[in-house]
Amino acid sequence: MLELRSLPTDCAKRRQESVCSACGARAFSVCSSLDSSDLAGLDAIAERVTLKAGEALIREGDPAVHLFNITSGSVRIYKLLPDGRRQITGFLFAGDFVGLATGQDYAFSGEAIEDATLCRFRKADYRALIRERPLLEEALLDRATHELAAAQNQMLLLGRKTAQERIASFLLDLPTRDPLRPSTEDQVRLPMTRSEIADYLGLTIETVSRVLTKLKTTGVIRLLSLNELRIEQPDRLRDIAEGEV
Amino acid sequence: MLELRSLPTDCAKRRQESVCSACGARAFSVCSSLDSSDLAGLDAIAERVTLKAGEALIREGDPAVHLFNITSGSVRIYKLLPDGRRQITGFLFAGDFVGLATGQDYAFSGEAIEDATLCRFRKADYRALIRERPLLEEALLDRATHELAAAQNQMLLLGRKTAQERIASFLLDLPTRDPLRPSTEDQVRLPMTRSEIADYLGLTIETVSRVLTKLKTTGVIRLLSLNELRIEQPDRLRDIAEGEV
DNA sequence: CGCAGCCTTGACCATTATCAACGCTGGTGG
DNA sequence: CCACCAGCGTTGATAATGGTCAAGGCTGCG
Repeated sequence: MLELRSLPTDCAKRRQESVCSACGARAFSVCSSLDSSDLAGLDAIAERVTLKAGEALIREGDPAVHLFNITSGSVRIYKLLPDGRRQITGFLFAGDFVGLATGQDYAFSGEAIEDATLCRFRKADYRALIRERPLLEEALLDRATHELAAAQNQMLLLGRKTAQERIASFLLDLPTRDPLRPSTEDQVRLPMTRSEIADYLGLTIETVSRVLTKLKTTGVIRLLSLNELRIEQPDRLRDIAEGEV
Repeated sequence: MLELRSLPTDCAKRRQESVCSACGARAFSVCSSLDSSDLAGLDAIAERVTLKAGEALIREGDPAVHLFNITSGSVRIYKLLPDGRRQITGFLFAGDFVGLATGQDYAFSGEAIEDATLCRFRKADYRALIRERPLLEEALLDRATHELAAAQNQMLLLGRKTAQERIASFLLDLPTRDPLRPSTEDQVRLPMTRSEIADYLGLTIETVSRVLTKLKTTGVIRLLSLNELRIEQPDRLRDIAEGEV
């Protein structure tokens, strides 16, 4: 019923993934590994959910009764200002958790970017379960601290990087986080629109478009289609991302 | 030897604080409360550290052997780009943890803003201890998810708010996080320099200075000294912070 | 084939960065 | 005890990055 496996990925940092095959819940663990008994019981409290592209998962301000684990597809989470300005705070993929944060209400909204399947848990059930699964809780803590590190990188990007540096960082980072990406490292799938990229990087769609065009004309990347590109000069892109230009 | 107490604070959201009186370690808990037995053993593996203003706690890239809990003073954590651009990703105060993230090396640097005292733990010891203290681990997970929520707010600020909105948000947020702040809500202590505020908000010192001057001349705040100000019109400041102007 | 939605490109503009000068303040040493 | 200096902060003039507004192109679907 449960299995422990490695993701079929070329990502430099391979991650161990534990999949509850009954309910599909995934619990990545970077430094502690889980065995079957840690995941037993998840299927009893899990509920499968299917979302079409664009459908909402959670809405900022609603009571936080559920938490989710993505099993396929991709999700955007974002916050809005009253006048409609949007900041996408994360793109989430298979294996990621949504709504872990304690707190009365959700602090952000979440929607499917493309068709997605998820596992839904009642938060109370989940908390009760992990209380009896210390290793599962440890894995969640690992995950949370890793997301914190990623959030700090994103703050550096938003606070101090130029438009070109942001795009370069984004293109390098994205494939390391989507387990469903194509197998070659330099091929980048962009399941999101320009508008979503812009709202993730703190830019406008026009700037995103212009920078991509510039990277294309300088030969650093090649646009295969709107949602697919190849990194032709990875070293160059890395230099750009870190401001070494 | 251990006590559970409430912080002497006027903060809207009162936090329960567990203090290990032997070693001074603090473990805030927002939704689960800890009792003495959960903290027992901390003093055996803790080491007290004193830092003078400006001294480094951890350095980005160094092996991550220790983690810290701040017992007094304040700390800045930040990341640098190769050319020296700095993004301060957080100001931390008494009760906050530094270096929780799993991972070979520290992903950011940390320095004391003002004289500070801390508890230092060897990470391996700490992980071994919390493995036997599920409630302590749960408290850490709570804390981590809360910091994630704070990080998302900061991303919204950095990605989508104007300079004036950033400063307003900062002035409203800061006093809710420093347990050592003066007791009145509208009095804000700024232990950090303009340069640090700028690097936290993704601005320059000149812009910080100009916006503060503007808020002063419009009567929203009053500068008592360089490091102390009063919020004269909290509602107005809240509106500005959310872009309702 | 036509339309809607998304993307690109161009011209212009505004916010904020940069560069520069000056002022305040606290600490030190004569 | 006062004067000077260093460091930080403020203010002003100018510049640049990226935003805004506008028009046109591509693409996929009905």
